[in-house]
Amino acid sequence: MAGIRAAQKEKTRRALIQAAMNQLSAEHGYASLSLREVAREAGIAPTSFYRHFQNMEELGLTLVDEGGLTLRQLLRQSRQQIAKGGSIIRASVTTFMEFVNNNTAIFRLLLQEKSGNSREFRMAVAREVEHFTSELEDYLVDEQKFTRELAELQADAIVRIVFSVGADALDADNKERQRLTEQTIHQLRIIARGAEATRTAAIPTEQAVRRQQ
Amino acid sequence: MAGIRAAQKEKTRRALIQAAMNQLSAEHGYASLSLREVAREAGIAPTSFYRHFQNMEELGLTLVDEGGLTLRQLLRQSRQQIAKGGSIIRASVTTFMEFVNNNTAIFRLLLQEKSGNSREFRMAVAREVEHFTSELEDYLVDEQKFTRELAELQADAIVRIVFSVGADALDADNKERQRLTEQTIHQLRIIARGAEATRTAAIPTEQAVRRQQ
DNA sequence: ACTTTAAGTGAACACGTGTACGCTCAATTT
DNA sequence: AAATTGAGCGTACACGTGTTCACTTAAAGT
Repeated sequence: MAGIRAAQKEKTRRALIQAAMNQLSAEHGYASLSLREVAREAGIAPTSFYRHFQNMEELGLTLVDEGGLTLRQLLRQSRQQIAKGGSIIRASVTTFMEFVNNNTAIFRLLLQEKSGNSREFRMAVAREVEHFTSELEDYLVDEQKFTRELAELQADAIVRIVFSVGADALDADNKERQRLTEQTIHQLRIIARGAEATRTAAIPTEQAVRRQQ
Repeated sequence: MAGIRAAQKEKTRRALIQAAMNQLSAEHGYASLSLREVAREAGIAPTSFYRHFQNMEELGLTLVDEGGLTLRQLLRQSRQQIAKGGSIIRASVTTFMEFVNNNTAIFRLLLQEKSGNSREFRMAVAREVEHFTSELEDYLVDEQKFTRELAELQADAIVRIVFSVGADALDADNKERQRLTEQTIHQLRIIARGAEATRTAAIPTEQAVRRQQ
């Protein structure tokens, strides 16, 4: 009843997940992950793998879930930073970049499977990104008093840009990463101005838009 | 001297490229492309493959190049549409979405290898995207009289959003695709307004920015 | 104490993979 | 006409893959 058995099982399950994480790298993605190699690194026989996951796919989906979880935990940190009175935009971008920096393997997994070859994977990642977007959207509605519609457009654009920049950051050195961060902050501020202009001056701004076609 | 030999070689080379293209699909990406299957579909022996490409990697890079080429040809079409006096934003977005629609396999290849496991591939795709961005940037400087700096920020943001939307479009039905298109147009207009506000009212806008932190 | 359950094992299978090697034989060059 | 070149072929090899099956052996349930 001590659950020593269940505990051991959970332990090797974690070992498998950890082993899979370790094998993910810039050169070696989930697609080329091998059951046998993962089992070897986890210290169990290849066949024992099936006691924990039905498929490699199931393992992969678990990794995606954990990645999304980490990402959302990060979001909360970011909000705390905002509460302390910093700039939302700067805080969000820098914490996101830190996430990419500290969880390279997991971010790369999310990124690759976002446009990968398994529909189920793509949808799992899409779900995580949607969480991300909708929390940002809620923030824009609640704290910044944007309309739902405008908040949705803004949040969606921001998340797209930030994820895309995160992807570039994977291959960048520190200096380039810094440049990307500052660039992104500028871009998000442009979007903020645009959204602001859209809500505060809906009619006059239409002319400005027409002016540039 | 008729070059009948060279012609034949080029022909089977095209056959290999075409075969590779055909095997690319939502479920079966470049990573899991097999030399033997490609050779089989091209109608040659597996070993003959090496008469044309040193590696599968070399074939892959060829595919990326061709994809980028197609993409830039498309850009030109898009400009023609603009010259005819439509909205730049609408024209660009719709032609891009059409490209994704008509060249699904090639766009997916670009997208996957953009964050794929071969550094060489990633850089090849990055180069293509940069072409895309810098042409848009030039347009914004030349035709819309933005400063270089502001044009760069704008172009970069736009391309990131558009590629990201293109990715989503791959899994979308026609109705959803239409929604994505309209949403993107709105988003790019917000960016246009933001950029406009930034250049016309650099100082007052700072306050607006501070207001939303 | 006896039975059941289930995590972990090891051997074996069938299969697809990339690629090295030596060959053919038609197009090209000399 | 003779020599050379090179695209394409068939065989063979060594290897890693996922998965099956019948097993051991402790923990958990009775």
